Amino acid sequence: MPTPPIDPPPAEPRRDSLRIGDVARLVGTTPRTIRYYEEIGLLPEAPARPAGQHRLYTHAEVERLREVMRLKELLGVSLEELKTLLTAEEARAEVRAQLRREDVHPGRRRELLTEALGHLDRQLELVRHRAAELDKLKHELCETRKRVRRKIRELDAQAEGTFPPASQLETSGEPQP
Amino acid sequence: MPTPPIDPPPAEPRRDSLRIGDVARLVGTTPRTIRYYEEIGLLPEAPARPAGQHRLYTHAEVERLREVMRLKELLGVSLEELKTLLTAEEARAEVRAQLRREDVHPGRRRELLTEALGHLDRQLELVRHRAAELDKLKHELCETRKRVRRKIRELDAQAEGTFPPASQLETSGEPQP
DNA sequence: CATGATCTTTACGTTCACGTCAGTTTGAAG
DNA sequence: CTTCAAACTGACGTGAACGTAAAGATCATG
Repeated sequence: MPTPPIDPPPAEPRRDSLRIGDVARLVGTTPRTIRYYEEIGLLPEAPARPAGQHRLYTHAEVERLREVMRLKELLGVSLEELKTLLTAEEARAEVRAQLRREDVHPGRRRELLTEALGHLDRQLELVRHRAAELDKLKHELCETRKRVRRKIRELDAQAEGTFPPASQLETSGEPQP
Repeated sequence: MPTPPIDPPPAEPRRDSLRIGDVARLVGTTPRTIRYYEEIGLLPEAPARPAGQHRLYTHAEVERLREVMRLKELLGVSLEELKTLLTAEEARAEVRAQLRREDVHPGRRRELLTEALGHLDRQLELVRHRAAELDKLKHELCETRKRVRRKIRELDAQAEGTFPPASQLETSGEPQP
């Protein structure tokens, strides 16, 4: 009896077959950094990797790492602080997981959700604060820029009255969106 | 002939009489940091301090330092990068100084101003980029927050139908400005 | 002018966030 | 089964951004 034409057994692509080098390239970093993050507990270590075996990652984990690096970039916090923030986020993930199983009673559900809300609020406050500060700086720079440009225009207008065709110089500059 | 009643000679308050410790307290840092910044050229070293003499600062310099630390905070750049940014800003200060002396001919004036404009644009682009990224993050967090709060409300509404007086739990949470 | 608080320079120490090297092992490909 | 790139662990190295300690100098004040 010939084997029926089934496509090659899914063979369980071993957690997506992404090795640490691939992941590093994908997110723009190095294997060392990824191992370091795992070392200090920023990234979860695969629970049962026989020690010496290669690490394997899923695309989801790649996204996760991207998010981590983005937060580091934008919030400018130490990896230690970042860890606590992420722990909170993992707690939220935990909540989501628990919530998918319908068997939690509504009281517990509410508890989990409000906890998640607290974590979110803490992050939001941090982000909002920095965003506000940056906006202030942006406005200040814009104001200064306006003043400088006005001065240039004044100078040009004055020159216009002095000798007819002003010398060929770009006066535009990028507009302020 | 008695000396006329002039107020006590200004005595030239020696550059404002702010010592490094005072400055450090004022801006919330340490003397060491200030010396370090001077060492690496982030802050100008008082041109003619007889080496061994105490550093003295003006309030203007305090403000300057505040600005430097603010930029460091908000832009999250290395002190080296920050130095180049500040060099640009000092160039602008130089421009302002030159511009106050009326004896620069308009050509040179224009040149200086456009140069300053370029520096400003570079800073602005940096700031705008970060501000935009942060805003994106903020919006994402807000969205997630909304979803969580909706779930909580749903849960509460459901509970409302089950047993009349819902248990005493705060449902408010901070509003989103 | 004595005196103690503060500052000076010099120099070495420290923490964070990785880089780098060595020696070994794994795993996919031929 | 060989083979070779890539990964593993462990250890030490490194640059940035200061901290800290020592030994002496300075400066406002009593």
